[in-house]
Amino acid sequence: MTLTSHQPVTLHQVAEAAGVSVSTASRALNGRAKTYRISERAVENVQREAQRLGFRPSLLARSLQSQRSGLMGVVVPDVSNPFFAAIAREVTLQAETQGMSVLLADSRETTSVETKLVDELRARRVEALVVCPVGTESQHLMDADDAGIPLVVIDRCFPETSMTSVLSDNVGGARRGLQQLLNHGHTEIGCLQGLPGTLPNQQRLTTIRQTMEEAGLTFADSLLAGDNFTEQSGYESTLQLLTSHPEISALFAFSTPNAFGALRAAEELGRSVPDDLSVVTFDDSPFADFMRVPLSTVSQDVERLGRTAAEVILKQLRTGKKPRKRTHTIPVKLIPRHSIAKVQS
Amino acid sequence: MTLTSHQPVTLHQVAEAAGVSVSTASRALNGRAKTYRISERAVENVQREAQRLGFRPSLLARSLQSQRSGLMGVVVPDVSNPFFAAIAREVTLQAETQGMSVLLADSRETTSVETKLVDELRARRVEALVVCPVGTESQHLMDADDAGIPLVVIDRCFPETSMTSVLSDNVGGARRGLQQLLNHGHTEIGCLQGLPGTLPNQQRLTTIRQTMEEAGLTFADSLLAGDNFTEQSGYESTLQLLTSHPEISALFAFSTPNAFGALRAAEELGRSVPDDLSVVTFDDSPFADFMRVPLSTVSQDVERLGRTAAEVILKQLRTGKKPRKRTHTIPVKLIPRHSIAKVQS
DNA sequence: AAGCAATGCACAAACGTTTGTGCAGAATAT
DNA sequence: ATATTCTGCACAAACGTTTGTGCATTGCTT
Repeated sequence: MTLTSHQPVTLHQVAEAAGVSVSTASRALNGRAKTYRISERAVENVQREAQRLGFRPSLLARSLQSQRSGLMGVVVPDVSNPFFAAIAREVTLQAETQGMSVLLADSRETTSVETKLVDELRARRVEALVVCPVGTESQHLMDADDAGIPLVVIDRCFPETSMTSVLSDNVGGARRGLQQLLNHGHTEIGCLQGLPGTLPNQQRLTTIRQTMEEAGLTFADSLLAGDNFTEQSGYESTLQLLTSHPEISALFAFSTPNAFGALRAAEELGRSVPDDLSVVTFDDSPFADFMRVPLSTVSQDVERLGRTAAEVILKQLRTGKKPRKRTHTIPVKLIPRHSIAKVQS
Repeated sequence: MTLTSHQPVTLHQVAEAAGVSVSTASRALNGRAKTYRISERAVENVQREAQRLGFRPSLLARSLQSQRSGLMGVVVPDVSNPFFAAIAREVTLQAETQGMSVLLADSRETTSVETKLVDELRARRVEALVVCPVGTESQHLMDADDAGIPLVVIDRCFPETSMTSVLSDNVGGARRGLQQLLNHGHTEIGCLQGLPGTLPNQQRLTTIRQTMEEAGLTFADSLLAGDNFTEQSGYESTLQLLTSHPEISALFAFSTPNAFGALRAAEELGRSVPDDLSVVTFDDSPFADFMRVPLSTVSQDVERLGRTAAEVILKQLRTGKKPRKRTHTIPVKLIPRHSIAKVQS
């Protein structure tokens, strides 16, 4: 015997059971009883029957009629990455406080998938979008923006457009991270970069160049390696840098996985951290304090990134106007641990 | 000048622009042209206009009409917990392959919120639900199950009901983890449990008792502590256990945060791991290999938990019948690292 | 030239809500 | 007793799709 999978109860059925019309039932349940003069008796009947039948208004139908889906789209490259998971969580929590629901999409670090997903979300009539773009492609985002969909991008910025951005203070972070190395006497510093071409990456690089120059040093391009924020990129770049430039005494990794890759490579090359190689990294891991080599870190406030994005977008939804502020910069925190040592002169 | 936030283009507008009726436009776009005899010319017109106007069919309207929302609900206690993030990801990826979207909800480790969220998702007419329940409450889940909504719960099991469960092999895991300690000569073993009352916790406990007895030992209730899978619970329980039972030489933590708490407490008490205290833990962290004390672990295959849940539920959706198999058990893997030492006799 | 099939489309109902309006009957006023 | 207001509700349209059916027109057959 297969259980008949019942259809959900409709307002029609409730109305019938209560002996009133659908419109009356609707108003009875939505508290419009006074303004529309529904009798007490009718209201009670309707409520009782709704209760008894387990009526749950279809938000699909409601959305269609009200032109408000109550949905928010969130697109991230990889939900299982703690960075994006934290963002997804904050946005979700904020959305829930407003009775909105979150449609979560995972772009698998693929721009074409990201484009497809944004399209899908728009088809579902999300009222707002929070996107952590994979790369530098922005057409699909501009399209959504042009269509008037409130849109916030995190950790990216497309200056020529009118989108709102939420970013960490990459300039300040890069400066302080590098300064930390300089303070310990390091002058030969390699960089493991993330995605070239993205604004955060550029900001970090130019800040590093500038800070070096201010210190009377120069940053040679050959000391820059990497093309992604993965462990693999960090590993390979470190191997390459340390073999071609053995004089390097410190590495600035632009992501925690990069740093992990660096640790692995350093170990293979017989250079121990921090004694034979100092490392400072952007990003932070909740487990950093339990690390074999506790990484000194420029820590991004991921929760605040997500929360700010959600707040900005919810405010835009409430007020109906685009926020005047295009870019929100979230402070970072320098967390010195034990992956930096004084340079041995 | 505020940009007018345009309404999305409707099929009506496309039809009008193409000079045909709405129904014709619909069929032209949905490939029903041959069976419904729409002229080539009309099809081309419609497609061209749809393209030109940027038409995106409203999935809301489509869902309402087709009685298929294409939505899948996922409820987890904390998205930013790597365990749940991985599950959310796998389900999302699977859903995306089927053109379904995922509504993500975060219950903030609160049963009442979980209930509210399940209700909300049902109102949105999700076609299926994947839930990682916070606690032992199951009424809201039974309701959904009774309503015929395909439902899979992960890491929980409610034997009296007809829901499908996906669980790690807690029995095998507990046995192998404990055996590992026994093999190293430990006999005084404390347990840091997770949520009492949940099936996984019970399975682990009874397996431990049984395995101890098989080894000719007994497991005293006073060696059991903890009431949650948090770092805090692990910390406090360890302090309590090690002070009241200093003879304890090994701890079995039921979660990684528990183990972290244990490490912190052990350090405070001046007992170093693994020399003065062995630790084995359930669960695994992607960073385990970089830990100061690389934790020996009974590793759950989180991806597979999530993927299995998604597959089971998608299959149920395709075939329309409840799966005969009520419980899916996912194997675990023992990963020996360096948190277990031979007992010093 | 009449009959008939095939072609190409429009009309309308339906999905489940919300909401503007109209219309009885009762109550009150004159 | 008649006019007016108030009360309590039902009807119908709308949101944007899909889909069953009906109806011209065209073309072919004989």
